Formats: sequence, C-alpha cells, structure tokens
Amino acid sequence: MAVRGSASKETVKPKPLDRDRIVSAALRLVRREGIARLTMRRLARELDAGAMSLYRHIADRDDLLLAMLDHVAQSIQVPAPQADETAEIMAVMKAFHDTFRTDPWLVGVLLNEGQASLHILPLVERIFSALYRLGLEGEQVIEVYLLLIHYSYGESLSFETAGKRKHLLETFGVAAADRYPASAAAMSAARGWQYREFQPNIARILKAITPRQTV
Amino acid sequence: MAVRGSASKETVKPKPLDRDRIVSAALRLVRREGIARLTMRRLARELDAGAMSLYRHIADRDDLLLAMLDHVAQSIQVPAPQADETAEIMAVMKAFHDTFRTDPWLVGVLLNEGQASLHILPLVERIFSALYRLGLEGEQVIEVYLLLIHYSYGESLSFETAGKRKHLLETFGVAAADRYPASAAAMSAARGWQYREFQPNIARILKAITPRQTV
DNA sequence: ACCTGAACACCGTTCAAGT
DNA sequence: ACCTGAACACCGTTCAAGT
Repeated sequence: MAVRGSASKETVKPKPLDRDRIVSAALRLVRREGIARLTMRRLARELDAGAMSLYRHIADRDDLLLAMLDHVAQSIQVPAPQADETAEIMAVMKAFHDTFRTDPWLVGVLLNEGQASLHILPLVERIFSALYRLGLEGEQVIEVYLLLIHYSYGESLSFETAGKRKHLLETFGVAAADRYPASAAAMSAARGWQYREFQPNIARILKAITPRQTV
Repeated sequence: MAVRGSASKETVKPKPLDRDRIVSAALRLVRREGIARLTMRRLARELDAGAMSLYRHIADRDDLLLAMLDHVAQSIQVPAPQADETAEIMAVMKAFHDTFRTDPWLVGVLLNEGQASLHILPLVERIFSALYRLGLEGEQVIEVYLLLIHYSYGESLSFETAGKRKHLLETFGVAAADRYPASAAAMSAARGWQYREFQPNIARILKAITPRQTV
C-alpha cells in the first residue's frame, strides 16, 4: 500500500499540481465518464489531491472548462486547403464535426461559456473566405455560417444524448402507424440506418447556396 | 400578516397541491428565471409548500420536466395546412421555432430526457408527408428531417445563451482583422444584424431539396 | 509557496414521522 | 390521505489554518 509521504521510492509519489496536469486529468475524466461526472472534488481525487488544491491553479470550474476547450481546439487536425470552395467548407466542417464527436461536451461549453478558443480562428476564416468566394454578400455570409455552425451544434448534441433517447418509433407505438403514415414510413426507413446525416446534410446546405447553372 | 392556518378568510390559504398546479408554477418560474433556477426546493417555496410535498404528485425532477414539456407541446399554435410543400414545412418549422423562442429550455429537455411529447406527432407527420410529396425517398427523408430539427435545436440553444456570449468580434480583437480579413468583413456585416437567420435558413435547406428546373 | 480541512450555502431524494 | 422535517450523499467555493 502506498503511504502518503513514505520513504520508499514509489512512482505514485505526489507530483506537484499544475495547470496542465489538471486540464489533462479533466479531459481524461470527461472522456471516460462524461461531463456530468466532472466535479471539482472528483477531479481532485483523481489527482490524489485535496479538493481545494485545484483552486491554486484554476480560478473556478468555468476557467477549467475554457482551458479544456482551448486544449482541444489546439489539437484539431487542420485539413489541407481545397481549391474548390464547397470542398473547402466540407473539409473544415468535417474537422469540427470530428472534434465534436470525440468531445461532445465541447458544444455545451461553447454555448454556456460564451466564448470560443482563438485557435479556431484560422478555420473560421477559411469558411468565411470560401463563402465570399462563392459570391455571398452582406448578411448572407453570416446567415449561412450560422446555418452550418448551428446545425453542427444540434447534430452533435443529439448524437451525445442519442444513447438515452428512445427511438421515435417506440414513442409512437405501433398503433400510431394508421394515423401517421408518413412518420411510420420514415421511421421504418430509418431502421438500421447508419446515423451519418452530417456529410450529406452539409452538402445539401452548400448546394442551396451554389448558384444554379443558367445556360 | 398571513398566519398559516389562521381563522381569517385569507385568499392565500394553502390550496391543496396537485400535478397541474405544480407544473404551472414550474413553467412560471422557469420562464421568469431560467431553467437553472428551477430546483425542487425553490419550486416548493413558490407554492408555499414543504420541499418534499411535491413528491406526492411527481416522481422526480425528470418527471416534472416531461410534464412541463407535455404542457407546452399541447399549447403549440398549429398552423393552417399549406398546399405548397415548402410552405407547409416552413409553417410547421416556424411553429417549432416560435415555441423554442418562448421556452428555450425545451430543447435541453428534449435532448436530455430522451423523449418528445406525443402532442407533436401531427406536426411531425406534416413534415414527413411534405418531404415524401417533394419526392424524397428512403434515408433522404430522415436526413433532411434531422437537418431541419437539428438546425433548429442549435439555433434555439444559441439564442438562449446569446446573452452571455461575447460577440465574435470582441473575441477576435481588432488586430486580428489583418490576419483574418474574411472573418473581419463578416463580423462587420453582422454589426447591428437582426438575428433573424431562421426563416431564410430553413428556406435555404428547402431550396436544396427542391428538384432543379430542367427545361 | 503550496496545499488543505472545515464550513457555507446550496442540490435531489429517502424515509420515518406527523396531522 | 396528505404533508413534512431531518437526514444522506452530493455540489462549487471561501477562508483560515497548516507545512
């Protein structure tokens, strides 16, 4: 048994706390058990520290969440630039999507903490730039940007909570098929469906803003 | 001063608790102070009851949230049917959007509680029906449905937390305009913008699924 | 300088006890 | 039958005290 402060050279001897060690441990915890289980006390226990020692290195829980956000944002795999504008936007959105799949709690942090990491600026720039090159103007650019972003927020949150969600089919019940035939048809088409709506739906959005061929 | 159980005929004499009174009080509280302030103890105080009396009428907090969801779903203003399919979908989505504007906390409940109210089935049916009439098939129907729903989730959650969010422009800082010209242009186009992305964006989505004129 | 236990003001919920 | 206070097992955070 490891005794705190024992003379034996244990590898578990308490390393000093620092911001990086706290953020890393928090990320590990959140990925293993979900954001709801990330409490200051639990995190401290994970670090073999007193619950209050964390406050030497982080201001409060929000500060921790923002530090975690920043850490993840820095690690985003930046996709290669694409000549074609829609391919460029698809690539950047896929990078965001992949990030939200690994860390779905990020969306909640982005919404609740009210600020993003500065590390995503280059990626955001690539989207705006492509939208301008596609010929969008004025408020259209913001609107379409928000369509892309808000859709990916909703999709990610939905995926995050998909586990505890009853399939619509169950909620409906079998009897409802008579009264709601289109819903029933859609539900049965969705059976065994691979939940890969994201890419086709981004493509749909981009199709809507691409000027139609007028020959 | 009203004395509990006094003989005087006060209007504040404790009415008996029941499910409806609890749900109504919870809705009032949540609309006034936000979902975070809806705690069992606070709600009980609002009803001049002991904190634990609520549990005679509701199973737990989740049960209460679902009851609130159901109440709101029943009160949705059902829009008149539209002959044109895209107009029909626009109308139904507007009804959802209006509902989420009044009660943004609904989205969180829908995501976290993992079930919707049966009262929205007629509205969902109208969307699926219109999508089929537009010629969509198989998984396309589900994909586009989820595009519409997930976008409106993201938009609503974003609106809910818009107050505490710093405008991207502030996060960027002025200096960043050199490195990120497209972002800066978009941000300044967004200045004074009316945050009415929803309708145009639903229209964009529908445009993408409408077959192009091939003359 | 760095860490921490006790304490404060909260949570949701259980349970035995009151009327 | 209906209500409730005390209690349990949690939260985030403050603050005075320890080394």
